[in-house]
Amino acid sequence: MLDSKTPDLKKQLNPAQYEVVKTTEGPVLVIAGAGSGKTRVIEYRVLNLVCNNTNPQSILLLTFTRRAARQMLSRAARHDIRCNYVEGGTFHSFAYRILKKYSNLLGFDSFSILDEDDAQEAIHLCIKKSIESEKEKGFPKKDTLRKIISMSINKNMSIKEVLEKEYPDFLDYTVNIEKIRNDYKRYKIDKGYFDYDDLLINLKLLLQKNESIRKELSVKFKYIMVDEYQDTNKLQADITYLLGSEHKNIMVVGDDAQSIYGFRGASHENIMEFPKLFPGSKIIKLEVNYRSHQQILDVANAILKNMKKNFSKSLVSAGKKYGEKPQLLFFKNGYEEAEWIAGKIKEFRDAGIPLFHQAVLFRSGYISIPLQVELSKRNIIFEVFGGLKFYETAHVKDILGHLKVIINFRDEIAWKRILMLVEGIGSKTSQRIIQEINRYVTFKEIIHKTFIKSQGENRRFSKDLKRLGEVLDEISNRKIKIVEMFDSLFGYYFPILREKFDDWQQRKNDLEALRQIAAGYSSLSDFLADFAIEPPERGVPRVEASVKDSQRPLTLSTIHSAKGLEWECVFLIGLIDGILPVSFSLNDEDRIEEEQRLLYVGLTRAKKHLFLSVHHESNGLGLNQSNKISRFLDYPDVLARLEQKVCVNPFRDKTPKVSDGCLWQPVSNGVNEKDYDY
DNA sequence: CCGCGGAGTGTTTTT
DNA sequence: CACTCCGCGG
Repeated sequence: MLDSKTPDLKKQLNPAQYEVVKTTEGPVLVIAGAGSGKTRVIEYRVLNLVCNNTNPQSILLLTFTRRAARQMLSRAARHDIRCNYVEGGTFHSFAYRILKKYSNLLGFDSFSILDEDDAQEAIHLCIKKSIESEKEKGFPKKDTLRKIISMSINKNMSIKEVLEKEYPDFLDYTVNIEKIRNDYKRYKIDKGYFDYDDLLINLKLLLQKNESIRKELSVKFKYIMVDEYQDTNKLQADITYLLGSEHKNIMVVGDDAQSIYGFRGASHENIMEFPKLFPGSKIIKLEVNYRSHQQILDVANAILKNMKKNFSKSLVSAGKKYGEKPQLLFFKNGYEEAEWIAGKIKEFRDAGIPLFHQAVLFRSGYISIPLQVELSKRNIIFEVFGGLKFYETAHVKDILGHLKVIINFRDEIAWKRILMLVEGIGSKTSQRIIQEINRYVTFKEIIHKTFIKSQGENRRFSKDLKRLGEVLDEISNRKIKIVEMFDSLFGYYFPILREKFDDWQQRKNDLEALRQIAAGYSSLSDFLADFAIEPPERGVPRVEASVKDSQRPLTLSTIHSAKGLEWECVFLIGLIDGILPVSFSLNDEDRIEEEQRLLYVGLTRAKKHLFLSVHHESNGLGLNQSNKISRFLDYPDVLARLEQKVCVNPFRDKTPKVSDGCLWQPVSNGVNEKDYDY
């Protein structure tokens, strides 16, 4: 273990990496190819600073995704416990902490975070309050409106520009959409709500408008590092700039070939802009790949070469490692694909590669559902990242709603949610009750006057309302522990859950898991804030470090959530035209290119074994479809680098079997419908 | 004014 | 298919 001595960096790093680690002062732009030791460089740069007596709390590590943030922080702490005190996380969580700290200066004493659903609900309320003409048929729905508004903020574009580029059908409504945008903004200020975008906007404003706070923070965070810089947008770049204003000790790391968050306003131009923003930046390139063997990189390089925008780099495996040729597998349908892959995973595990070192990656969450069923059947433990999130499900939000009104009894959206759960209360009645709630000034008063004392009004629901009031009264007691809150809440909510959902048993399990997570908190408001900003992932509960590798779960992940990670074996499933590239990207060249980069990211996750798979039949929209292989693979130079196999399972229920090229002709050049006739 | 049932619509990635 | 929205019966 490296104590106070500086580690022997020259031994641990190649010359380019060494240079990044040693250049601690001034702006540095690192262009790092996939697998080139990006995280390793950050890890050692932090270590080097700390070993040279830099206070770890003056180092700030930022990134866009939660997974990358977690990985970055834990890797740094591996060598030296002092690195545990390094500050960092996602831009959003950092913004939350800073805003909370200075909230009094900003003129609000508390605020609640609106997650995506809440934000849509708030917009929905704004639409309803608005004039009639906005309710006409063609007017965009709340989720679309939220996307338009958010995009205009994150891409720094006007509503009109967003509509022109992404939603030309709604151009006629430009003025009305702008009005909703303004209403929504005012509504949030009114209620003390912050949505995700507000966290970034307000942090930027705070730094821009308040000279002394900007200076204070910039002096405190003397060394700033941003990982996955190609995923940040203008707003985040501005924040980085402001934070570094006093010292310019900013290092950003990124790879323009891995830019996959364009839909959120992320732009690889951010990387190109960096040297302009910080004149005198040192630019260092990391090009040697330590992760994969050459056959895997050959496929990835071939994909890059087929792209319009030419990326100068081409990955070369360190030490010229060679291994097995990646395979391209064809299946009849998603179920057989799932069966085969589950079988192969087991085979690898029996051959000594633990589940933990294997991953199945996909473009969209739903692609993995047949596989999840199959894995459960075979008792293969797995953890799911990305896609549908359990903290966004109705039952979890129902429970959280009850807790939110205790923390902030002005939280109208939460009130509405929990009131509507009461039999006989719909949107009108809940609105009326909220009006009443708004008249009172303490929580106790609300409980007693609105809920418990309401016998005079002999409505169908007054008894249930009283019961709700009693439960809220009980759990709002200051002395009660969080776990006990959940117990009373469950007593009230489980009958509703049973009534409302057919699959209540599964949902009940989720809620038990939620209680476990909450039990780790001593403050309810911290729990709720964390849950909105850095919620836990679904799946197997987080495993202890002491757990043996063989006990750790397999990873199922969207490609987006897999960025920055690596596994011995990677299965990329559903490589179908219309899924990757996803069908709605097809009318825009930039978006197709982004899909292609996404495939590139997926391919470069694999160290030793890489499998790409296609299934021919699927039923989207209730109709049977005949799928074609992803257009990105359908190039002679790509196909030549893949071992093609047709996997047929003539007897479902029996062990899947691979047979080489019998029923289908492996794809050579172009794809024909008749190739799929079996 | 709730809540059910039928019609219509769109389907992704993250904070 | 799954979700939202609208109109009508209770």
